[in-house]
Amino acid sequence: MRAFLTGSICGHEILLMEKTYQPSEIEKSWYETWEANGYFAPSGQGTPYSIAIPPPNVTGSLHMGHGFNNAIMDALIRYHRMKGCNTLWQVGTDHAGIATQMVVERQLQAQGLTRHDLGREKFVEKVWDWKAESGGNITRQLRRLGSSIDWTRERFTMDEGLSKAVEEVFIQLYDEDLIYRGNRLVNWDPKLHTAISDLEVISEEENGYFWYFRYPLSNGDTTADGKNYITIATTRPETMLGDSALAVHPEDERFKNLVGKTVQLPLCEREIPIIADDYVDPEFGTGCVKITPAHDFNDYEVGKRHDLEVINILTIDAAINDAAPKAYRGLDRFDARKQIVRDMETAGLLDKIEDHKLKVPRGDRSGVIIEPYLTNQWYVAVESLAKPAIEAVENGDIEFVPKNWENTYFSWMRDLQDWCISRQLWWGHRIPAWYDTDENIYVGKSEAQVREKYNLAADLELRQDEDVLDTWFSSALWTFSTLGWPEDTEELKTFHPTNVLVTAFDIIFFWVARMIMMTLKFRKEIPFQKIYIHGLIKDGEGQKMSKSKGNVLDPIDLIDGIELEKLVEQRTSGMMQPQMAAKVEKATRKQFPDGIPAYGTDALRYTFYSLASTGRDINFDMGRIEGYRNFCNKIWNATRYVFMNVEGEQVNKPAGLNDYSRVDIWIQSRLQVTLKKVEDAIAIYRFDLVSQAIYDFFWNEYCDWYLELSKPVLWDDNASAAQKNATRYTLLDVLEKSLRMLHPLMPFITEEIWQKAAPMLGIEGPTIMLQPYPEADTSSIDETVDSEVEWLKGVIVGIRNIRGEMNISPASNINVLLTRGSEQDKNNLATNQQFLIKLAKLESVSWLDDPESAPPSSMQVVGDMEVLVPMAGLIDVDAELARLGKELDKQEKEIGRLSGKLGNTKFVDNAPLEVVAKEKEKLSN
RNA sequence: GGGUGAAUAGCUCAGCUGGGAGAGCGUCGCCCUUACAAGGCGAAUGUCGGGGGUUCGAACCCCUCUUCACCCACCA
Repeated sequence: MRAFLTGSICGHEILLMEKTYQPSEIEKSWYETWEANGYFAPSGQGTPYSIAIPPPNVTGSLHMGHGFNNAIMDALIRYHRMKGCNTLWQVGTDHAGIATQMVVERQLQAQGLTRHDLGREKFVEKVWDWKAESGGNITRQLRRLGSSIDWTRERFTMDEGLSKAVEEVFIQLYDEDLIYRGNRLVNWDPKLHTAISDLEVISEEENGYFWYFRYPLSNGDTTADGKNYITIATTRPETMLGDSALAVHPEDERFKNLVGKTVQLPLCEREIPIIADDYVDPEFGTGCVKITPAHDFNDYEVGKRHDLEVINILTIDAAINDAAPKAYRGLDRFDARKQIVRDMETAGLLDKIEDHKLKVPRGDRSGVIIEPYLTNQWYVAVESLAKPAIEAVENGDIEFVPKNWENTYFSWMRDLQDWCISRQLWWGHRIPAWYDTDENIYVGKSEAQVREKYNLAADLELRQDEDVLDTWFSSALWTFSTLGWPEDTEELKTFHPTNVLVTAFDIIFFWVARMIMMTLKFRKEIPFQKIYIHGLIKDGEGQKMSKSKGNVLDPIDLIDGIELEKLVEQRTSGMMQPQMAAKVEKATRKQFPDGIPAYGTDALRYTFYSLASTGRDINFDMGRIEGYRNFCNKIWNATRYVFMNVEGEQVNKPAGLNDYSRVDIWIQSRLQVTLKKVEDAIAIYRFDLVSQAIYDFFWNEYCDWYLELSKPVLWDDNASAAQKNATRYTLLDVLEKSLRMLHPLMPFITEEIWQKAAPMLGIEGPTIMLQPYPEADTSSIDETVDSEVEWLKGVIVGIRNIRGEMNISPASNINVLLTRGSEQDKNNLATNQQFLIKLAKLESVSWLDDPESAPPSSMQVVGDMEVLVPMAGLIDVDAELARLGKELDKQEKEIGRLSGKLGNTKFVDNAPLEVVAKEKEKLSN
């Protein structure tokens, strides 16, 4: 609003708009206005349309992925709101158990404290403090993106209502035996001291070693080739302290005689059996495997089959515990590894060491190597939950967009392991289970309720489970818990199932699949009808954005701009590998020598849309955002032109069609074509096509042609008042509709301009947000006028061509002759003469009946008509001959191609009639 | 080992059910023409990854190879 100043010049009130678009001036106030006036809340009328936001980490900050994801959701929400839907964008944040706890622990660490120094209660308080302090960050940033979110309904996964939902679900699943407690190997994070789920383990190939150890045979036994030992290969020597067998393949002739015998486990002085199991691959390693049931998932299974002893040799820190020989107790696993290799070598039992690439499992948060570890944990039995979740996608109740993600979903769901949901953390939903001194389990809402439920004696001692639930447990309930479940609320009835989930593929398993399972289980309905899966945002070279690569772009920096020095500091501070800082700094200075300019939210959003084709990652190209910033400027300046030309005039809607020029009708027709394209593209979530259609229309048709073509009318003293009014009306009307068409993608600039443009058309309303979305009226698509204007454009471009190539000054007015054309061409000239003269900057244009009488000219062909620019004396014969020769070549090639094609009877016989007709028409031209 | 996606102009990407290769940025000319130099007008630029096949016709369908990215999987 600030950008419009009303001033008085020469006695006329005119609008003084800034000459270039200044986003920061405009964007800030509008969001506050929208939010303060409650425009984001559901209208309470119309078809319900709802989206639940993928809840960001409450203490997190906005990255490009959020920017993209929320831009898509906001476009959908704004579009449907304008379409008249009762629209809810349900917002909230996630407590992000591990991530948040880690941040606070790091803060404590800086003071030399651990969470245990504080104790559970104090520590959790500290986390809440941290949430209060930084929790507003992410939501503030979401506002900067223009997200039209109903903030009055904001939820948090650990607020009272959602915690109640979590409790309810846990208890019911437990009572139905779908949650159980199990003692088995889990993925143990020795740094965080918690179990994590399979999904939270990232296995990547790293360089390691194969150590070949000799295990001496007992009782003087020997191998087939006479050795008194068996060689095994291992990548983790320290685990030998927990070995309880050696295994060979049952059919392996080399070892058949040894099955049932024993070996002496070196360093431990224990005797362990040699067993036979199919699991062993005789081709791999030495064909003989050491079995460590307590520290390897496969070995654990083997151990169960053979009833082997499970010897846990690790502490929760992954140091060697007291079950191991004294020499190794207390050593860290990797120190123990070194020591063991040395000791084996000393004992003459180290055969050799080979380089070996292996998959190393690391915790996705801590980054340390995960140990398989035997503990008691809580599990969800997923089989019965997965079945209906698979069916819902199979039968089309839920659809993935793009569809091929369904395969990924199915393949995962059909091979689902039970979900380990307990975490040994303090930040999260505490598990509602109590134990008596005999470790009997009681599950309920509170200790009191448990006593009642299980009819326990008042003096029975109970203690609550110390663990909390996996964060994804509460996120899995997101679509319905945020709407008030387990209460049977109006919102649930109205807005659930939600219409679409918009998310990246990386959380299909973590979140999407689990939401489907839980929602079907507890609501007996799907959580959402569509799942729009989009790609990840990478940098311009297709590299993942990461702090260590120093290629991270912050959406807020793109909106507000940032100085080079600040950007360098931001990118190089707090790096995990400080030695990379110099490199990052150099690259940053090279890529952004002047820092990053303020592109504004609308330009950033438009860039996201333009890159939002489905099924691939998005390489964020700085060139694109600059282009769309320029687009904003184009819109701005087109508006300035329109306003200048309607300022001080009473603009009325013309009563009939008579007052409109041909191009007035044409631009309206083109607008309808565009609206149709937009509507179709949104229906299939192709925002790249939406953005392209609007961009093309507004810049290449409205600005490049229509605005220029309006000048001959508005600046013509002979044009009638009615004609001028019709053109002014069309300028405004198309602008205003374009703004509404564009608003879901570019909310700010459209609101800013619309506020001024709408009243000029007599349109009332507090905000463009709540205006109806323009409907495509295909009946006013006029193909006749289309081809006429195409003709006009063709002639103009032809003349400009001649100017360019013949070096005729753009300033000079020239004479043009048209000849050899059809009656239609002649008519087109008659109707469009004034446009032609103005846009091609002509002195005159006339029809030449006798082509042979043409003076020496430079020529362009439009259809079968010739456009001649007489060049008397001026013509550069050689240049013109060269140019025409080139033109002729092109034409002849085309004629050759077409007649060849049409001469081919196979083509004429086989191709569809309309295709043949089209080719014939082209040839005749 | 299994699976998915990608390979199109110098760069980032479109190209719908096969029927004359496109956009933005960049490049090269000419223009500060009273909306916009963040602009206007014009121009150049592609064996559509390689090879084979189907077809009258293939960037698009089939086969195969190459390269890249990602996902899943227990090879000690």
